[in-house]
Amino acid sequence: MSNEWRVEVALDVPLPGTFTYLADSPLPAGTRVAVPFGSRRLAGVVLGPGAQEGDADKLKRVDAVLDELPPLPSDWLELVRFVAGYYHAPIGQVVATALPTALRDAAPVRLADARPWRLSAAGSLAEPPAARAKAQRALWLALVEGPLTREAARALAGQASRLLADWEAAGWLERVDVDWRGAPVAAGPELTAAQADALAQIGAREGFSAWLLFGVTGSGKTEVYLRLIEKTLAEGRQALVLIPEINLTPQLLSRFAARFPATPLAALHSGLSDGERLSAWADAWRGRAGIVIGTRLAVFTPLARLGIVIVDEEHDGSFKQQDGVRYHARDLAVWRAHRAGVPVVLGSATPSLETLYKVESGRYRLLRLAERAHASARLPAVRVLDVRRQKLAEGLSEAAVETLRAAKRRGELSLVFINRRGFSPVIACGDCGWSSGCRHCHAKMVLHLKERRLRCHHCGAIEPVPHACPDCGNVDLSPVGHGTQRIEDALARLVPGARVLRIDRDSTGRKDAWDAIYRRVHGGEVDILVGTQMLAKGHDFPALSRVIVVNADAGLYSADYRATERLFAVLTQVAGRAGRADSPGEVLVQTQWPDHPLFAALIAHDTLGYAKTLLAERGSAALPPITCQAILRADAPDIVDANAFLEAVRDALVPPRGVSVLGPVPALMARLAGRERAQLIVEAPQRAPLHAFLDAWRPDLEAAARRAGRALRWSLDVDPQEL
DNA sequence: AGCACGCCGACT
DNA sequence: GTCGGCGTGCTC
Repeated sequence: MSNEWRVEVALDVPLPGTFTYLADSPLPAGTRVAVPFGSRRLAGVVLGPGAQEGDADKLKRVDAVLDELPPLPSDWLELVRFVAGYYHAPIGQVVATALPTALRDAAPVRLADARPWRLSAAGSLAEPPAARAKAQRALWLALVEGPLTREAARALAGQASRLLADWEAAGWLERVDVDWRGAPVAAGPELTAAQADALAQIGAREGFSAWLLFGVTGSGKTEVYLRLIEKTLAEGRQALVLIPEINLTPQLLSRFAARFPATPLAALHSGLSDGERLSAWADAWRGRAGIVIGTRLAVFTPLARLGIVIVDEEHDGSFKQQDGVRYHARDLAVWRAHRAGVPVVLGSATPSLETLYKVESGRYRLLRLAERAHASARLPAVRVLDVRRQKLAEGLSEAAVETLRAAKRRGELSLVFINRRGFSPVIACGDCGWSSGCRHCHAKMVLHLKERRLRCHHCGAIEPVPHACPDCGNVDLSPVGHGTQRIEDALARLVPGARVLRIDRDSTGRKDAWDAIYRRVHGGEVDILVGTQMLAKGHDFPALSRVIVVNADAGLYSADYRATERLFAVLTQVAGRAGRADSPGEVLVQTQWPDHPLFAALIAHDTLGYAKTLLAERGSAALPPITCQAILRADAPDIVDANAFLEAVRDALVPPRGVSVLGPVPALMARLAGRERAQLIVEAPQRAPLHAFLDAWRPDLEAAARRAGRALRWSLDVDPQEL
């Protein structure tokens, strides 16, 4: 008789728990299966043997085993379990988040073999293609020289894929199993004393260790990463490198490729097709990629021989997923390194308070790269400019304009940094105080001059520019504040002859936009760059001479307690753009609050000192990272329903001592795209009781949500980054 | 979340 | 007479 086995399967449905199915054989944990679910057919992942109790005739049978790949490794399953537990998300949803999209369908996939080709013994004896078949011959001759990846082959011949397949079928080519031990590594620059010391310290420890690599822009953090990776590869192990969304540029990838020309590198970025992503992922899993580099999603890549984890710009907000399973890739990276018993290095010029707190409490070790790698390059001088009594021209002080003019006369590149995209070119009426609020949410709509339209930056609504005040009929409506587009226009007027280039999400949206921007900037075709946050990040612009910060004040006094931390980070980063090469730069910050302690710290380049101040403030206010937080968000077309739900769940379970539930309070952006949002804040000084409470609370949340009906949506955010 | 079933209004 | 509106209830 056929044996009857039960398996526990995780499915991507928003229901708690897992599902038990019957199978013909004891499928190992990590096996991908197709199962019937209601009237649908879904992909699932076997988590283990199924529960024995319960009627067998109530259970359905596994439909198909999708075994094109070996079962998912146990450390991957552990990671997924941990994420489900820590972020209180259904495990099936976590599995779906962690798998590449191609594996989320209940269909088998075909996996391309990504190994390089080389000539077989038979191939070496074969005649090269005739000279008139130019591309074919070039490809063949390259293979005579050595193994070739598909990408390298494609660069030589347009028909490479077909030719390689034909030649392989003919027995002339064979696949090469990759072993990057002993693969050539290009020489790097000579290490500074601080870099050498950092490497020595990390190298001296066995097993898991966590490091904060703290160094200003240009201090050579990337070189430390490269040396660590080199050592890892030499041991035959793999490196996992996580970087913020915006930093995963072709420039960075080519820097890695140039250092490790013969080591297969799997880059997981948004530009990949589902198939490409799957094969990069599978290469990592099967141990065929030596380096895996990607954004937050890459933290879920299974690695056969993980040897080191690196998180660059660890403070960056893009590591936190902001919808679905709200995981933090940096924190998961540390967890993975701990589990795998390998070092993890978090790099930043402006470390997060979370990470600094762990340094203070002794869990992470601090490595400082104090000096800049170029001995001659100095930190920029920071000047704070009190604009309270100044007459501003389009938001720019006379001193700022004069600074830009002088830089232009010297032929130097300057940057005008605007603290938020389109920050307040809001249309306002000087007579009655009306302003262009969005009708769908609480944000103000922003004027886009070129489109001649108003746009809401929160819900995306678009409206025509009104000719007169809708409230009082005043025709003298004017924009307040200084969006990037107005500044761009103003600069062209105020700095005669200046060639101004605006950089923001609008101008970088198109595919090749960055290439064009780099070409113009490096070609000396630009005098003044105007832009927002994305200019603060690691784009390699040459020798910025002067940086003007236009409205630093936006983040100085805010309802979000993290605003000052973020402002300090972004100002430090943007200041780091100045004076990189051989000339010291100058940063001019315009503000109405020149006495704010943030500026004193900025002038003194005292990042760690200011962080200590902020940490002390967080401690006395009982805020993260000293305490732990979770937010229960709810939204509904009518705020009454959201609040009713939150009140019901708040009263459903009395929190234990030490855990408090606050609210409901309106969310910072209380209305969004026609829905109204409120939240409860759950706080505790310790992590464990908070999580125990959230676990116990979950059935109440689900029950209350069922009672509230479909209109209500809710989500739980552990370690929220935004209020 | 899907996707069924189910019970009432205006159409080829 | 039926096509289809979306309310509600279930999914191993």
